[in-house]
Amino acid sequence: MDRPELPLPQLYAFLVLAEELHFGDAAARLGIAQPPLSQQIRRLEDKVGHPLFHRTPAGVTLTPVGRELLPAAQRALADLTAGLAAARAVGSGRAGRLRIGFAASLALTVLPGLLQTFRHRYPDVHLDIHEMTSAPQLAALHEQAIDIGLLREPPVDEPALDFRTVLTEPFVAVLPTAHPLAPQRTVHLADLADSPFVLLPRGVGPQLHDQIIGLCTAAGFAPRITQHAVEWQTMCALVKAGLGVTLAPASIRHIRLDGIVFRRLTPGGTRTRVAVAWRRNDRNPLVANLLTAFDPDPS
Amino acid sequence: MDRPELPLPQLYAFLVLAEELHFGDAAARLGIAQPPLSQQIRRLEDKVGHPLFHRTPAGVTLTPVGRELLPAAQRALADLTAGLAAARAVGSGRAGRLRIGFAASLALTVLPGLLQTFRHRYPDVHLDIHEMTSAPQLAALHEQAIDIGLLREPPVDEPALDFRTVLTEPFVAVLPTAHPLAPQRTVHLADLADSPFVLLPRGVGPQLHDQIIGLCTAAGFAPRITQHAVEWQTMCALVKAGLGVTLAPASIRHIRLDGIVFRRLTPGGTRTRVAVAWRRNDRNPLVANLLTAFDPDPS
DNA sequence: TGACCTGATATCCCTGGGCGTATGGACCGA
DNA sequence: TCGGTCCATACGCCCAGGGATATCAGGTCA
Repeated sequence: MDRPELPLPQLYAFLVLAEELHFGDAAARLGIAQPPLSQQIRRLEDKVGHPLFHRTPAGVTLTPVGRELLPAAQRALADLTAGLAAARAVGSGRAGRLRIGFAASLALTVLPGLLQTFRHRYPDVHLDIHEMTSAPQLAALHEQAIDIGLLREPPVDEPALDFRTVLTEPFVAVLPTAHPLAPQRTVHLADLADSPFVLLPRGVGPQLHDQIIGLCTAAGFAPRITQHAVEWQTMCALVKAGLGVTLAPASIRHIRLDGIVFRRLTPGGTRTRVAVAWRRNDRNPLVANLLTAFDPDPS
Repeated sequence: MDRPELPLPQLYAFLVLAEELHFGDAAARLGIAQPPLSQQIRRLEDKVGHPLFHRTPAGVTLTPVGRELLPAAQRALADLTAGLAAARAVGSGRAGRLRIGFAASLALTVLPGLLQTFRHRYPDVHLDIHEMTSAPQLAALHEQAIDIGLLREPPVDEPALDFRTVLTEPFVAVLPTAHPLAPQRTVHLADLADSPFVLLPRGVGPQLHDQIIGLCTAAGFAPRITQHAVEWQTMCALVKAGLGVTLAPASIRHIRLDGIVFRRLTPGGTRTRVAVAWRRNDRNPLVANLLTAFDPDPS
């Protein structure tokens, strides 16, 4: 591609004149006097090297050269105006692409509402949704592989990231129906000291893992972990199979599975936080716009 | 389509920088110093309203806005350069469209060589070929329906048209094989005085018609015209059917048809002229270029 | 810490081009 | 022949913008 030789204002004047086929009318439509328009066309013709219009007493007509140049000029200007509009839309956060990582457990709670609200407010934004656990989300944020993370128990030592809590929820005990404590509406955490535990591996979500361990410690025991599982769905299945019990955020109740029950815990003060995470220095307006989707709808 | 807001030089600088991703290198490629390039990009970003590049110590990267604008700018510049080249090609006569009218009898003589020569010299020129008799060619030339005419016996009273003779040829007699004069190698025109004549109607080619009549008159008789035909092919068929004889340009020998013979005429000085015709005020360089196709090839 | 690379900023110059008004010249119709 | 229309030309104004040089500022690396 070569360096451009044709100034755009002249091309625009050319387009208008090619439509009007009348110098006076075209000049009026351009909002200028007629002589300047003659000059513009003249200069353009000089640059092209050939006349673009026949000036006959009967009227103005395009020459073959003009007919050849016209569609190219139209396409070029249309591309530019469209491209500029699209670029501005992206710049202002009305359009573009946003890559979101989310913890699987949120697929049943905050994620649906978030997507719905955001898509409604910004229909021209394409959302790339990636299910991933907490630690990979943080890594992906640092590597610019995702722009937004949705995770539990945000870490505190991430100076390059910002977090905002969007939901807190208490823990519940997940027990197999056959468990001795299942008949109770509320379970004393200390009573689970003797039950084997199913837990997520520490690596995929250290904060949540440590928080659960901490709950048990506060209740006076160290849980005996007999099985690890990454997915809550899997964990419920393991509980159902009688491999152990677990503690989970209350939204796990959305999982419907026969053979397990969810029970309130006492003491019940501890809540798990769901947070949205983003790069602190990310200037992408879509990130800011996405955060507003957690605010109450102004309408 | 709206009035353009983005100057092309800035867009071009944008493209180069988007490829190089390095201000110094891009400036060098543009043949300017680095500060002016920074200014160009700065001005462009001001007009777009958003940054197009991330300037990080690690290097220069496109922002999402820049990525959105880039393809549009590429298309626009490509369209313009291609359109400009095409327009100049048309203007210089290296490309375009030329509408040619030709008399049917020339399809066997000058036309094939002309087309071959011209297409070889100007492969990007599209030729519209229309078979039409002389009078419609002249009308079509005046109405700008064709740009070039190929006809016999150009008229003299056409101030708006120019003509150039490209071929002259003698007349021959066309006789049915059974005609009493058919055995002779040469036919005295006066000997045809008693034969009925097949002739083209005067309206489709007055000059040629009158010339044939004039030949007969000079030989001392007025031909008895019993049949008219527009196409030479048809005329030969009528001669073969015994409806008459005719006089025709020598190139009619290209028509191969059993049952007729072509014979030299005496006296034989009169020749018919094939001419190319064009509008005298036609500035289309293709017209001039086509005329050169009749010149001997310089190579 | 200093050399060096990067890009940004400041300042100045100059020209192209976009605009206006005034005027000229060709053509047309009354 | 005389206005009227239409486009071109001439001339002057003004400024956006493209260019250069000099300098600054931040980061990297030896």
